[in-house]
Amino acid sequence: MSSVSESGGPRSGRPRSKCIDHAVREATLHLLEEVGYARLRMDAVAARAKVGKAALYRRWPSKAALVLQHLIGDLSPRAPADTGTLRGDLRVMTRDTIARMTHPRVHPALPELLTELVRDPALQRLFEEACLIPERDAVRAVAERAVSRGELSRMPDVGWAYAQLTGPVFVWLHLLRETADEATADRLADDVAAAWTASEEWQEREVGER
Amino acid sequence: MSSVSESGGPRSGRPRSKCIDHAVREATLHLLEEVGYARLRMDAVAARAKVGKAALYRRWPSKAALVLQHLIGDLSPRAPADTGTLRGDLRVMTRDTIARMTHPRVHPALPELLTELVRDPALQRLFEEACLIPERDAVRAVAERAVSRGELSRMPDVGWAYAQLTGPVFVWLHLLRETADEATADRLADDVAAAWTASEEWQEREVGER
Amino acid sequence: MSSVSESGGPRSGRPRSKCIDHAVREATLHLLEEVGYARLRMDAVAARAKVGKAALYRRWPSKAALVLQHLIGDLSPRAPADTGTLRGDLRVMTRDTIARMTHPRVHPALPELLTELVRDPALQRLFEEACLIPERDAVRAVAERAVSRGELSRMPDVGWAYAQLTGPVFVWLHLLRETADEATADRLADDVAAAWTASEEWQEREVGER
Amino acid sequence: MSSVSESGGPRSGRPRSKCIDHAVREATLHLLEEVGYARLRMDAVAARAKVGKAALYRRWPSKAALVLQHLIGDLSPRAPADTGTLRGDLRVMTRDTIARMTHPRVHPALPELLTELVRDPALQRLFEEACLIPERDAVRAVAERAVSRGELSRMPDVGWAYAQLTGPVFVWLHLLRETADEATADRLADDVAAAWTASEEWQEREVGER
DNA sequence: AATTAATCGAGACGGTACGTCATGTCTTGAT
DNA sequence: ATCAAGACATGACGTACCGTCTCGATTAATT
Repeated sequence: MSSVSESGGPRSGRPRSKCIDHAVREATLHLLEEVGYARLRMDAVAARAKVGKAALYRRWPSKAALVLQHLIGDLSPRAPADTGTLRGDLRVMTRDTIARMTHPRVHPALPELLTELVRDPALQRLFEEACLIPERDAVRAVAERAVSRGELSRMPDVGWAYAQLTGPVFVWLHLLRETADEATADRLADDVAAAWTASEEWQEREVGER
Repeated sequence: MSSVSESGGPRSGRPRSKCIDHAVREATLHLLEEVGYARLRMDAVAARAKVGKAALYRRWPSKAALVLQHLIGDLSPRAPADTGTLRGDLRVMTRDTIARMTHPRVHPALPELLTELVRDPALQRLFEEACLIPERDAVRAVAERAVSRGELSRMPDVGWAYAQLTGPVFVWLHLLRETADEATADRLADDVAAAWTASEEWQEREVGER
Repeated sequence: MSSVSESGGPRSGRPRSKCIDHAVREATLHLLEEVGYARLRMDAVAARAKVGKAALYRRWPSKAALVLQHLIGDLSPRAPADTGTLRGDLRVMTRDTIARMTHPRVHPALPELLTELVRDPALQRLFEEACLIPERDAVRAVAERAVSRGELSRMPDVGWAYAQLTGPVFVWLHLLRETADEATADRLADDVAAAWTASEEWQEREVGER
Repeated sequence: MSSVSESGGPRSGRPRSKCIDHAVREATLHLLEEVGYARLRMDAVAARAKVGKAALYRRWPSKAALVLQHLIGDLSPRAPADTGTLRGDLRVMTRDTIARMTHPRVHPALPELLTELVRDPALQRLFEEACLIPERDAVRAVAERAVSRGELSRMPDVGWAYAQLTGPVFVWLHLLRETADEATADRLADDVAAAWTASEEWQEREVGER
């Protein structure tokens, strides 16, 4: 993970204090939980961390970057374990997804963070590297295992799979304002498994129809 | 549809001018397309509509309410036609969804609007009545037809179905920044059809296993 | 006194309700005492009088006019009694002046009313007719009596006399924020008497010096 | 003179820019002359000084404070020269008073400034320190010289003297809307001299009557 | 040890939009 | 033509927050 706060440059002069990084992290995460993203003020972060605002902007170019940087850890997917079956692997993944998206710090900040993400290409890259790419790798790994087991005959579209796995949870949580537990995760995993399997059958059928 | 700008009660006093409603609508929609949601200024709306800012705030409590009110038309689902098959009906629905979410006014405003939606309960109610409920009705109608045709033996969860139908498109468009066409719609429709069908088989199987 | 609220014009249609004049007067005076001039809102007057704002503006062209109109009674000088001596007459006048300027309704509104007076020629005329002219007449009467008694040999400048009589009280009350009682009035009366008398001596002396 | 814009304490942080103080002063004084007090807009001051509105409100709590602060220089009295006689000293003072009150920046702003002064205790203190106290000192100096010369046998009331010297000019200029020149100043000086002298005679007489 | 140069906390800065407020006018339908 | 109710345009207000900049004071690595 390439950190926003690691600047490439200066060789001499006073080095940046490590304990500022830590204090800012503490302040940001606490304030996120207390007031959410929108009401989180850079002044407040600086004050709580007993740090000058300049120290903040020396490390992160914007409020969104600061927050995203510190939520990345909570947002990044875990490596998907091999359970022996496609449905099992998918269930592990969806449970991980739901766990991250319902995290007390992540949940209230997610929609606003997405808004900033859309606006700022630098944030997009950060998010992509920390979340999108690992998630796609995970999907790919699961799919490859399923292919090698013979559960699938061909690889599904990894990008679309990401949308299948993440989208319903996001809408479920934020638009419908429902709660999500392991049953929700399992239901989603089954949906995806069904879609992957069925799409093969249809393709075969369609090929056969010609 | 219960409008934000329709006040409930009084009979006396000067009634709110219809032509202001119209001018504001025109101004809002044009500015949305020209500059998007974030850069849309209340001052600019008022100026373009040749209206005082007070007239705006008398009708809508916030910028978000103003915009949502006027995008509702573009966001509300069409009644789903009966194509004779479940997959056909679903394809009509997903195409409609994608058409709405890629609308030039809707697309750039959607993430920010969602952010406000999450914050403001009044907006949530407005959105629910204008979008969520009709969309759920549409899903229910499609599912009921499928049941009566014998394609499904039992009704799926309508709320979850909404998440299945909307979530992937949202993520696909805004997180992955991909484009969506009719092929995307069809793929999604097939996913949902597969999930609905498969979930029945699994349930049967699970019942049989006991 | 020509009232602002007597419009010259309409012959036909519904006549203006007298009881509105009364209700507005009551509301204005009470609000003046309660919140002063600056925080007195036209909306509040209308609401308290249970009257439409249009009825207000049909009678008075501005807030300042409305207030001035209703304070005129408290501002207008009483006819000066003949006490037999110049100093006695002046003391009656200064006591009257101080009584009016310390009136609970007049005192807090006076500086702001003066500001409006400076701005608005129509108010100036109203004030002139109701206060300035009567006051000058009073001064003239007192001076003429003094001349006829032989206390003065020539008439003083009536305008300047008004400034002599009013100015110190205004500054005393509003700039220095002191309280004024009858002793203050007497002191002022003596000052003016001294000035009038002395100016004659000086003039004689100056004439004699030539 | 204790300035509104001088904050008492802190040693750290970026100090307030001197050149902003200067630019704001320039802008305020020019706009005062161009449009007067009532039509002077804080936005306009900020724009003309090329300064953010926040910088204004950081220094002065209100428009009235801003203006008063910058007019103080024009309002403060000059030290009264010793001309050798009481009447001469008083004429110097009254000419100074009239000169200040007819100053092109001061004259049109004075009534409105007085209004704000009455409302705001902080402004009162500022005005008191910069004007009232020096003016009273000047009066006292003049009176003491007169006493030491034998022109007066006892000190007059300094506060009342201020009212005598200032009040008639204010009323003459703003209520009567007359013009004031040196003749006016001399007339006023003679009035005050007469009052001071006469009050002694009366007191003697009253003492003698007992 | 002295020098150098980037850091530090504090907080002022320009800019920009916000939502509120009050005035005086205008528009209903009813009297 | 009036009435009460209340919407209207206008235009200033004071506040808020962002991201930048400046101040004098550290603080390490380099001379």
